[in-house]
Amino acid sequence: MVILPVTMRLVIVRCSVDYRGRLTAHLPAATRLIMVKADGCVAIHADGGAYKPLNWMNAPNTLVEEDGRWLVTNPKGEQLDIRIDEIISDTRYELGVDPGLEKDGVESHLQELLAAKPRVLEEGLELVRREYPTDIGPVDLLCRSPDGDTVAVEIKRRGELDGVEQLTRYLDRLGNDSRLHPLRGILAAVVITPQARVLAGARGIRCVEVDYEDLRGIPSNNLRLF
Amino acid sequence: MVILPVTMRLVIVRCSVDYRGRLTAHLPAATRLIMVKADGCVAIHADGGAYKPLNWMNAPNTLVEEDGRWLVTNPKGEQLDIRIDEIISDTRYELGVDPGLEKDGVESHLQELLAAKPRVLEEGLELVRREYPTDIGPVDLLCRSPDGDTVAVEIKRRGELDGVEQLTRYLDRLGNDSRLHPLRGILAAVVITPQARVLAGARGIRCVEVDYEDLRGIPSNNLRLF
DNA sequence: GTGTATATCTCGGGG
DNA sequence: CCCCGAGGTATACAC
Repeated sequence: MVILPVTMRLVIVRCSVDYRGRLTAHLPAATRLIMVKADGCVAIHADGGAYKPLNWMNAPNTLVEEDGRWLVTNPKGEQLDIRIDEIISDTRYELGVDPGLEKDGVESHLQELLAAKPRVLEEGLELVRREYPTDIGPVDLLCRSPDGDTVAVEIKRRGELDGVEQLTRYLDRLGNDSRLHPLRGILAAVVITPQARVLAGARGIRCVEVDYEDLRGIPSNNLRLF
Repeated sequence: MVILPVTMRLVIVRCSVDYRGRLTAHLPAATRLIMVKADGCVAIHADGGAYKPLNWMNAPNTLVEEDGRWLVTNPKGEQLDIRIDEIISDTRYELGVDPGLEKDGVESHLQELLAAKPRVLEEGLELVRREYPTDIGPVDLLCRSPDGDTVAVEIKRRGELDGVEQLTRYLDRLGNDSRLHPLRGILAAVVITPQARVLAGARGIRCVEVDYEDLRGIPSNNLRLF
């Protein structure tokens, strides 16, 4: 029998599980929670280990329920094979569509704020383009200095080694375009680790720590009258 | 009243939620599942969106339940503020301790197998050391070729750009030690993306795709009599 | 504890 | 569809 979920289903069950897909994994028999959401995703939870389930299959899935066995298969051929020893509870709830999470304080906001006020990073800096495209991905901000330098800005909440690597790759690509010379880079972040500072220094990349709360308070260039 | 969870608690509830911590986030009122595990972690699930909850707080937490409001606080001062409009269901289950997940096929297994059979990567290659230390982290395998080359091997399940970057950093560090010259690198992975191949090629790094199933079947050098 | 790398990462955006 | 980058990443492990 094929299950067509239209509700959130919560099953407390003694089960053992095998996953065969990107890796293989086995769960010995124990009592667990199986959560089946309306979109068909399946998660098998123990009573601990943060929010991550022991085993799972994301939607879209085909769920086949037979006597004492659930077989969950996705289009890539990955499988979750659940053998059920005993069902302790099996309930369904109609939750409806969720209005979703509203976030504030992530990197995209930092980018918006710095795009509006690049002078925070350096005196006289002006924005050329946000998400300036290269063939290996977009540069967060491309700016120009009063001296005519092109300045590539990589923005992070936390400036670490991989942020320096990322900016280095972009500078390498941008350097192929002579119209952008002279070219340099700035790593802008709320906090920057000492390791990232060292690597950036060795590559001629300037590090600027920015204060998110201050930034939200500073009026933008184009809204100022004086 | 302070909650001391010793069971998995599943609450179906109409609620709105605010998180204040590394960012701020708000959930408008809707019907959701709140899962409180025995370790005190809290997850708020909608009926979709894979296994990741809309909002969560990992253990350890303090849970304070008052009239129509749950306040979850962690030692760092982050807070989850849940306002409860209506409780639809509130159940607890004793799951016991889980025996845990047994995995096969993750990167560490690949490393074990390649450490035992480095010749799979290249004719005559011999292992010098696994997890060879540098001051920026350990190289997966350090090997020596019949010609006397030192070969640094970075192992991934999926070989992508950051794997090439990682190996490049190591080669840079290892290059400072003249005893390791001549020095070169191999990126070994079950699959390697074209982008990674291009970047690796530009840096003189060889790419080798390995078959995990085959690898498990091949007898190791040191167990062979002939 | 900090630093580094992995993950069945998940998730979203752009080509 | 894949590629790429962000994440309240979480998690394990070494120093």
